[in-house]
Amino acid sequence: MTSEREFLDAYDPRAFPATAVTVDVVALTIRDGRLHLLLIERGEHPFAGTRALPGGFVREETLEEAARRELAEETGLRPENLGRVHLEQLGTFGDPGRDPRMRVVSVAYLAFAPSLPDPRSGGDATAAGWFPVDEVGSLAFDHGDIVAAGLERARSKLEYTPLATAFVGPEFTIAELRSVYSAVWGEDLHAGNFHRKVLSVPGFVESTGATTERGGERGGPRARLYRAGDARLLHPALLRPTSEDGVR
Amino acid sequence: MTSEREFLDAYDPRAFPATAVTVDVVALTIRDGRLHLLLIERGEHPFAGTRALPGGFVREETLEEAARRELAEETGLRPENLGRVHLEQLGTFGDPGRDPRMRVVSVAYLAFAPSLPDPRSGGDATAAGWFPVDEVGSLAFDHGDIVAAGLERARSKLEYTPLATAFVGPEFTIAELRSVYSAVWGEDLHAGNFHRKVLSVPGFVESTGATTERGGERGGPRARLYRAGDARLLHPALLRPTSEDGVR
DNA sequence: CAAATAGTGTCTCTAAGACATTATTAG
DNA sequence: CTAATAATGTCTTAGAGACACTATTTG
Repeated sequence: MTSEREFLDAYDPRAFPATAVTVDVVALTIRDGRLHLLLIERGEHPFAGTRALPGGFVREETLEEAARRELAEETGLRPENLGRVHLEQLGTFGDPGRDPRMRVVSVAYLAFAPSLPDPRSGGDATAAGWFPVDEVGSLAFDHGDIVAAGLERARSKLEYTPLATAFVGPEFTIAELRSVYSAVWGEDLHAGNFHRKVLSVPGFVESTGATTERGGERGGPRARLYRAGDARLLHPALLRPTSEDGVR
Repeated sequence: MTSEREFLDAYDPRAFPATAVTVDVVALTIRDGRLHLLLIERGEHPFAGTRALPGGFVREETLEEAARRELAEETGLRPENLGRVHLEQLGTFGDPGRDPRMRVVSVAYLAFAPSLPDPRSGGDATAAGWFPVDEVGSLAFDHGDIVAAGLERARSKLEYTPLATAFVGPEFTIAELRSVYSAVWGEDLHAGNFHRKVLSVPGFVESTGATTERGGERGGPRARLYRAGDARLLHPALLRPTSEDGVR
């Protein structure tokens, strides 16, 4: 029951059991055609020596600002240079006991980034790096669950939003875009049908008029270049190949 | 090097600023063919006399348990009788200043319920009630934003999940289901096409073999009764009538 | 030259939506 | 009887996917 007592207690921040609020970031990028995840190696207990998501305590800032700050710190980029990085709230994880020290409620964020340099230039002592998502072992805390939620959200987002463009540079070819879908979905897509489909969705991409300087490494014509269009939703959606028909 | 055990024993949970963590619940139901929202009237400052979402501080429990508990308290139902109520995490709202007293991070939950009795039987002093969503004025804190997020989530969820069945009883007619879609989407749907569509999606509904006892109040044949099927996703989805083609 | 790739054309099948039709009930 | 509604049928069109094909480039 939300009693008066509880509300009065709220005026004294020390009167109820301390709860910490953190943010954790599931940052995804694509390197060499494979989906990668940003991880750090913890230097302190608990889970010292185990890999974990980048994150930390929320300060006097919005939750999204905290996530952007943590991401900037670990990637070595300045926050203002994270402009092309897509960031969205993923979910909040707060089971009692998920952190052995105390009650910690963590707001998880999901980030889509174009290929970024290796971390560590930040000078921080934490060993951070990009790891292929299918080679990530067990993680600290409940970060494995958080990553699983992030991957599922990412796969779903590619279906009905143009966010695949957040993984590539400002100008890209249809084949690069297809490579993003293949990496995130883990499935090969039919080149011809994908091409026609992308161009048929209004506002998904718009032509720059230019083409690549060279053809593919193993032959093939030059490809036309596109940039992201102004659509925020894909109509009609670009659905995943039907793995099994409906989750039952 | 200290062991993890020693580290935890020496850990002081009070070593950093406390933040309050609450849950707020956007509980939706359908009454008389219109979408309704559960609200309370605040008895205390801040926002005394203003309507707000039911919610409160998180205790030694999971976040979802906290949401279920708050919902049970305000509806007067026992938590174990909330079995047919769908509950999912909606998002977390934590801007500094959203609560004038202190930093409060609120985890919002979204609930879909079949028509429930009027609250207040719970005996609590808070004046709670169901209000049509299109007659909800301004709310306390940032609860207006939370409600907007909940409504958009609900509209979207009806498209690709069978959660419309959470708004009706265990047995229902196709027309009742259509009424749910109409109420949530705010649009009339074509009866014939809707009927065929629902039956064509595998696992959405399954027939009970029975029919209603009587026809409609103003005539018409008896309708067949269905219960929810075992699908957790609708394939293919039941898309909203295209309001505008793509949000730009 | 051969191999690879960009981009387009064609065909089939599914599904959505507009609309009509029949059967069954209340009043 | 009439009005309303459940359930089904028909037709048109959009879109997904399989597949073929042409043009262009690399080595």
